[in-house]
Amino acid sequence: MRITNQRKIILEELIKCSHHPGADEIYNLVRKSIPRISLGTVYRNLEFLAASGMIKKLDFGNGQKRFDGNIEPHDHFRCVNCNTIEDIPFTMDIMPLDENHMWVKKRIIYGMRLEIYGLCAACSAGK
Amino acid sequence: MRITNQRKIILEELIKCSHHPGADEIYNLVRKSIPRISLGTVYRNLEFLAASGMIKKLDFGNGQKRFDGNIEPHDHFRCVNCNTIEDIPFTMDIMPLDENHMWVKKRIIYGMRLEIYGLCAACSAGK
DNA sequence: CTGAATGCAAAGCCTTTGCATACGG
DNA sequence: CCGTATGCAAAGGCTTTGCATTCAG
Repeated sequence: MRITNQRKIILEELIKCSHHPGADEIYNLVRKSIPRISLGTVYRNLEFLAASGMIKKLDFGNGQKRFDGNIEPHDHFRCVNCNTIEDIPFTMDIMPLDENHMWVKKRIIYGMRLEIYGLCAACSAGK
Repeated sequence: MRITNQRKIILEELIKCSHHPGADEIYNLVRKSIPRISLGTVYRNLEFLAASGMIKKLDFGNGQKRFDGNIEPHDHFRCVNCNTIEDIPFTMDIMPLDENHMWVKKRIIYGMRLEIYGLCAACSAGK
C-alpha cells in the first residue's frame, strides 16, 4: 500500500468529519491543501480506502454516496422533528438478532443497514 | 387522477412482481403490452404512483432505485451473491426491539428502515 | 527504476426534463 | 374541449475510466 499525499489528506479530512460527507464535499475540503487534486483521484481513493476497510461507504438513498471515517459498526437514528442524525451506539443491545429463529438459520447474515426514526431525546422531552 | 393505459399496465406489472424490479426492468415488462412506451413515461408514472402511496420506491444503494408493489410495511433481505431481494416476513420476531433499554426509553420510536444482507437460503446451501 | 497513483477529460449509468403531440374525462 | 400524460431526445447529477504523466518505495 502506497501512501501518497492525496490519500493521506483525504483520510485525515474524513476522520475529522462527523457528519458523513459526500465525495464532492471531501473534494472541496482536500482542495484547500492540494488545490490541483482531481475529483477522479478523490473517488479512486475513497473507493480504495473503503475497500481497505479504513473508511466506510454509506448510502442514504439520496442519489449520492456518503463516507464515514468512523469504521466502528454503528447505525443511525434520525429525528423527524429536528432532523439530526445521531449514531446508534450498540444496535445489538437495542435490537438483538434472534440467532435461533428458523428464518435466520436458513441464511448467512453478513450485516445490516438500519435506520431508526422518531423523536430524539431532546425533542421527545418536550412532548 | 387520470387512468391512462400506461399507468394501469405499469401498476399491474409491478403488483405481479415479487422481486422489486428497477425502472429498466419494468420498462421492458410493460413494453410487451405497449411497445411504444417511453422510458420517461415509466419513470414519471413510478414517481406518481409512489407519491400517491400506491407503490413504494426503495433504494438499496446499488445505484439504481427499486420499486415494490407491496405497500404493507416490511423490511428486506438482499443476497450479496445472487442479488435478489426478498421480504423479511416478521422483523419483530427476528430482531425484537428492547423496549426497556435506556436508549429506547429516552426516545420515541416511530419506525425503522432495515435491510439485512448476506447469503439467501439457496446461495448459503451451496457453501 | 518501475509499477501504482495522479490529473484531465471524456464517457457511463440512471434519472429527469423540455417540448410538441395525443388523449382521457 | 382542455389540461394532463405521452414520446422523443437532450440534458443532468454522480461516478467511473482511458491515457499520458508523475511519483513513492
